[in-house]
Amino acid sequence: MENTCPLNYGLEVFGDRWSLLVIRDIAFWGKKTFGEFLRSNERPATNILAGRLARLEKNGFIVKRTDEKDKRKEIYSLTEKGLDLIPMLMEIGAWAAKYDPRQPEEFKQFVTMVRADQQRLTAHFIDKVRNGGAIFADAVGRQSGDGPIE
Amino acid sequence: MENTCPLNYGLEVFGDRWSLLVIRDIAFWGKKTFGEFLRSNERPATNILAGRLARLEKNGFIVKRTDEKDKRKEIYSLTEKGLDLIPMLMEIGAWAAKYDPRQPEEFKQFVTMVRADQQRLTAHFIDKVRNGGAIFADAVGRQSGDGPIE
DNA sequence: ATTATTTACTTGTTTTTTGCAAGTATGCTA
DNA sequence: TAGCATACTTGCAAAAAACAAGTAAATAAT
Repeated sequence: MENTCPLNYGLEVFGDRWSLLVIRDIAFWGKKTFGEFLRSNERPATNILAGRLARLEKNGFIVKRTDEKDKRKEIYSLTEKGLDLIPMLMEIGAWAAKYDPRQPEEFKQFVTMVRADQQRLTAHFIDKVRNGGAIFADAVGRQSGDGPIE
Repeated sequence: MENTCPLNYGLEVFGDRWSLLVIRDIAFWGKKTFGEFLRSNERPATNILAGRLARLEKNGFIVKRTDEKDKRKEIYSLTEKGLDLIPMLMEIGAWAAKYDPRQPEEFKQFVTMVRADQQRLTAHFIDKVRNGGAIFADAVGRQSGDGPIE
């Protein structure tokens, strides 16, 4: 990283598709394990996913700990540094709500709601995720296509 | 694009490093031509840059027109769809201002200022860029390292 | 207790993308 | 009209991604 542009810095440490999709899965869908990330709609390859999880951990965006109830599982969660990406993810969502014709009305309303009281709601969502929840409810079983709000 | 996740949609159409750096160069530094993008700190390869400009144009983020004063030059500018990425770019900047230790105090203050009256200022910046200006003044000659505010 | 299954990965191999070094076409400039 | 600037393109090597298997440890089923 030869220069100090903040955007370039961000793009180099978290700015690739698979990394951001993992962060999304944790923050918006409450996913926590390798297998759950693997079964996302976008279907990452196992080696790519493993690499991204390692890098995200190395760079301090996520931490992992072994599940005490099932020691095969590793539980991944966001650090403060990772939680602070939520506002950016929401801006991407807001953009897509406006320009992706496939986004449902339901989601556009969600964005409007967020925009109406941006900082208060953002803080609320970060808090929710910090405490083990997820922005779109705490349901991993739900699919992206099901619509965003509980 | 097989599924309808807004984040995934965004990442597929604009979500790679070189595309976002071009958008940044236009919006934040007022750059407009192939040569100006090429001479950015990150030094893209000519073929990659050409490819990204073509894709950004195809996907409706930028438009190009020939410079009337110098017909060798193509002038690139953001469409409304591209301008609407500015809030997301600012969120990445805000994140980096917090987590990249190399960001100068000056830039952190800029972020604080933006945060204090987010929507009003965001609209102002978009307007500035829409009218041919740039967020960090209208100076292409300036370098990223020079500091963000005029 | 043994076998099968689940989970989190690794390890090749192929395919795609990137990055580098040139080269080309067109318009301006001296 | 000779050189130079500008916006590209092309060919090749290197890196990264995607695909297909395989491995090791823990749990579940018989």
